[in-house]
Amino acid sequence: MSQTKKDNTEDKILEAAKTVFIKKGMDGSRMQEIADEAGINKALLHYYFRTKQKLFEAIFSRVFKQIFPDLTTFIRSELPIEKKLETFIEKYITLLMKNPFLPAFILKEIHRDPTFLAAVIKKNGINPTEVFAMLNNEMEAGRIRKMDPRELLMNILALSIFPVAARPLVQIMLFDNNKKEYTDFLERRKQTVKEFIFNSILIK
Amino acid sequence: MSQTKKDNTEDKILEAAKTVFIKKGMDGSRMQEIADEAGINKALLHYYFRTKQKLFEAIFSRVFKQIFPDLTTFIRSELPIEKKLETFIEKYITLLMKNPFLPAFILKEIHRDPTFLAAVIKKNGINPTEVFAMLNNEMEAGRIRKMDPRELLMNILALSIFPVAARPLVQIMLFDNNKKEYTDFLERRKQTVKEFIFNSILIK
DNA sequence: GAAAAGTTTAACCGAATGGTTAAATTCGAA
DNA sequence: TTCGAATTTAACCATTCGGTTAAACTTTTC
Repeated sequence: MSQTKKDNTEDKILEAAKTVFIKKGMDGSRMQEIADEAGINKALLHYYFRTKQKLFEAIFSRVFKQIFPDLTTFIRSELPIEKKLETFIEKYITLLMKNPFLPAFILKEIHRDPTFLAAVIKKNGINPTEVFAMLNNEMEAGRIRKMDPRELLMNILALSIFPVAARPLVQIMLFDNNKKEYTDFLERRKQTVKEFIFNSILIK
Repeated sequence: MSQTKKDNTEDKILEAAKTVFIKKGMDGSRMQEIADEAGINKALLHYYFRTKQKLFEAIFSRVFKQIFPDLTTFIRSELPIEKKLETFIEKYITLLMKNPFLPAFILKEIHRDPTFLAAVIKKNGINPTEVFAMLNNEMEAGRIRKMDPRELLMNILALSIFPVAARPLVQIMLFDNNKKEYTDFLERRKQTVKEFIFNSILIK
């Protein structure tokens, strides 16, 4: 089938668009640049995705969707809460270290068009019910301090995401712009964030 | 002097540019829109700030500069650490709640042009030495657990900034897009963040 | 081998945008 | 009142950019 060729090109476009959009955002990206990155020409780019808007929406959906399931699967496991948290934090920090532009991209775009964001969430059926159920469970069982699970989730996300998201700034201000030192710092954080969380929620 | 008129217009421009740039970023902003927002015309806008780039740099510097000093003055006070932290967190969350686009703006732009960021930091002599000195003091005195002060500062910032920065997303996902409920949640967080931090660092 | 789909080339269009210019007008200061 | 700076008006320019088109070519499929 022509499918092999077609699919291949479509993938190349999606890959390229993802790279460019995440790095430069919707406004800062150029269709020509995406075509170049994909190794094709502008005409063909428009042949596959009629408009920039459509292409962007495709990318945003994919990126957004991709971030969540990867990180929620382990929640269903039968591991103790300590292990679950450890895995979650480690995976999240690793993911963001590999995709340094991702947080700024998401943050910018959710402010630019919250309506579209809402649509994406609804369409993909993304919701954190499972996580809450799990946390509530632990509280009921008396293994962790009782609190609003939204607070706890927020804290975990904040502590994991912020240091990677704000890297360019923090690296300059607190690490003399030393890249290696900051990378090491983030590696260590996979541990310290966990400890920090436990210090605050564990019942001793 | 004509200064009154001149200064007034310049201020109007800076105010307008700040509003537009913070909301839409460098790429998404239009000189015409800034002129409109300032209640003047495009010719006059260019008469004051020759290029968009120059105007943007002026704004970025100001915004960046403005965020820090406001929040570090109280560190010099003789209040106990509990009170200092409380004030800091409360002020920071309040500031961001009033300027919801600020974190995304800063985050986007520090990734877009880290070089310029470094220049701004250096030029304005912004550095967190004082904060570290204070934290180290508390550790030496045995009032808080010993740890890398950069970790602690990072945690405070993360817990304060993230929930406000990611508001559009979190409000939809965890609060059914109920604005009032989320505002209340953030108000409560001024307390809970403090408690969360203390639970993890205080020596009991 | 012919039809169809994929791809390139290259030119083009129209709108938006940053920036300029010149002339006229307003206005504050001396 | 006069001079110079501030401001407006309005047209204009060059460039960029998203998007289109048509013709030619290549590749795949049947």
